[in-house]
Amino acid sequence: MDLEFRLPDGSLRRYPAGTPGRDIARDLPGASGALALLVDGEYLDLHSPARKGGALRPVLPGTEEGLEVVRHTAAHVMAQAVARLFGKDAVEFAIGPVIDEGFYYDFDIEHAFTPEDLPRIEEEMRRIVREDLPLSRSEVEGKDAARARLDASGKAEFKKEIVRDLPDGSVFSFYSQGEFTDLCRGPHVPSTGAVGEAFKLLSVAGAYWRGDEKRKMLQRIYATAFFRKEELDEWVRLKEEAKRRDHRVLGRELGLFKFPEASPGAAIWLPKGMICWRELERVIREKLDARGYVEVRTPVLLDSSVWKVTGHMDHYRENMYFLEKQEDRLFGMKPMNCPGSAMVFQEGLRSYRELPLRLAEFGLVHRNEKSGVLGGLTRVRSFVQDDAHVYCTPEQLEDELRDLVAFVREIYGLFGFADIRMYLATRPASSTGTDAMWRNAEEAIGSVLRASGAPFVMDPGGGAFYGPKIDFKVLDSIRREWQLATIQVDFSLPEKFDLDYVAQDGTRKRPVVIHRAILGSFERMFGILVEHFAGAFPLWLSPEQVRVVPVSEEKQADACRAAVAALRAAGLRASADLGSGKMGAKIREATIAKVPYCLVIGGREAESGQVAVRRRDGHDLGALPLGEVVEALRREAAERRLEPSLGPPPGTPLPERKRKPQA
RNA sequence: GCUGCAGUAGCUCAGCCGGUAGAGCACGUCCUUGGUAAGGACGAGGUCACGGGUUCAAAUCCCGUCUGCAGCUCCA
Repeated sequence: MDLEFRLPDGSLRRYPAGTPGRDIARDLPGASGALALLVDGEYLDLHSPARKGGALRPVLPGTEEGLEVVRHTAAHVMAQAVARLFGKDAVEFAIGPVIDEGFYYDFDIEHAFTPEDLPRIEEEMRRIVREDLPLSRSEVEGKDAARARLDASGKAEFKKEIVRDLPDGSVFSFYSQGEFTDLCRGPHVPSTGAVGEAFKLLSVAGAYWRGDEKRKMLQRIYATAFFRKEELDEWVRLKEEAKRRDHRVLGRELGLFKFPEASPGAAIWLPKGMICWRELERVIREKLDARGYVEVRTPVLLDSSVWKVTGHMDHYRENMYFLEKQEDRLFGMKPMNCPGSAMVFQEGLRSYRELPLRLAEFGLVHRNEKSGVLGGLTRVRSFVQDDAHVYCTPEQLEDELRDLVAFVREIYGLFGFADIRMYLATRPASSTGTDAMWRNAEEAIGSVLRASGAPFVMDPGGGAFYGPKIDFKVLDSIRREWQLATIQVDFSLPEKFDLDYVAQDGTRKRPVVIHRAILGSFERMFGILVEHFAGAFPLWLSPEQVRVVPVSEEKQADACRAAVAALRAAGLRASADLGSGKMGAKIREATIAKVPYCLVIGGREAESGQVAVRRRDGHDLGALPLGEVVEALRREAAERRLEPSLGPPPGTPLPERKRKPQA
């Protein structure tokens, strides 16, 4: 039987089924040097027999698809190197897939890999690449044949489990390069030489077999590979950039927050960090007011009978903190703010005229996260959510959801998060509520998301136990993805708390509730903002906005104090550095502290009522009238601008002689 | 929680094979009064994470606990 292939130019080719990719590539125009082929978007490597036709194009070096193939083979090269160095019988191979930024291979081996092993393995990998071993593929049909093949090559329990879980009658493929053979679906490059030498082993980590914490812990080596050395170097540079932005380090250096040993998973907010917190709170409150929310505050401790009602005792208990029983009552610390909010709703008899009722709460919650997942501000046990619960009628649900999606986008715009991604998370395995409730909620969300016109992704089983949700993820300034907002529809909370309102027709009706947080939590959001801005916050968010520096502290002290007074009168956070020391050193300190503006006052400025403006990025804007500067900065902060209002756009190169490390 | 690694001055780190602690920066005092990223001198500062053990002797070796880091699993 012949298969038909459509080339990119529209022409058609026919080959008998089973023709190896290699033979097809040979007479495909523009395919010399191809690493593999793509048929209808699926890989067909040069070793594999074609089983179906379709749109055909080559996978060339330098492309994303090509990189995937190269990395896959690089994983095999790594496994081969480990087998050579540690002995083929000392190690058992699990899986070695390609991931976003590289690849890994999981090994079961007695020897505990150390960082010193990595260069040795790399060296052996280079040898294998230089040997340019051709890869070959062989196939067997059926599980028995696959198992027999595996048995012949030594212990392969993990591979056998993979075979066991694939459908009967499958074709199993093995790839060999030199003395190394691995059960593998492919695709792979023609020979190990095609892997090249732009690869790097990154780290060793434990990983459960099949991600199951009850199963065996394997040793995983992470690595990455590129086509060219320069690409690898650039990738390493980006990793270092991410490291440079680490909020745990910046938070300490900038005096924003710290982490006490006595309370793992909780932060201490230092005065400067607290200024940022208050600015965030202030802007959120402004927007809440504008959108018709009212703010409440509810207890941290609630009797366990409440948590039974909400279902937390059944579905969330291991994440909750309970106090010792006192006077025969068991109190749990709230991991969520919903019960308190429901109690607010229960206050008095509600009318349909009050709906939608939008209750906001900056609620302090505690969640007993497993110790191993804690990390900086992005994963803590004690945090404050910018939470709100919207009580509305089923008819109002879509409008409210629509408004919330717009709200989220408005807030993220404040920080310059342009790339916002939405996910629709549906019913998880452990959940409360009826099928009908879930179906209704999922449909309402789906319809709003579709109507929003923005693309969204399904996250099956990712919902909360009480309802489906929209999760928002954003990309930061160095394109890392973060989960922030969540909007959750909940039909079951009103049931559980027996919430109702008097409808227009006089009957009692059940409201729907939407839980939502936009920042997510102040803690996580702030950690992300520190990394997003690399600690150089926009003016409005900067703990210290302006520092006034005298050229000669004895002579211009009064002028400096007057400038600070004018700045403070305009609502700006400013101080003067009147200590002893040279001006250069003071400017350096202000720059390191990432203070957005330095105003320098010398004899000339003091006399003319001017200030010399210097930005933290090193741009010296020269002398300007104080009043003008104060007004410009006041507006820049009040409008919450992301970019400086004085001087050239950020990123403008500095004049030649001033190239020094900048904040 | 699990696997691996780590914990010495406020910070970054040295202190290897055991003989009761050191540098740079930061901090304080004094001198220096200067034009856009580091002026100088002197000084103070550590129960070497905590608890046990081995030893004549432990920051150093062993065990346990706590905390952190990289992952796994999980999540705002």
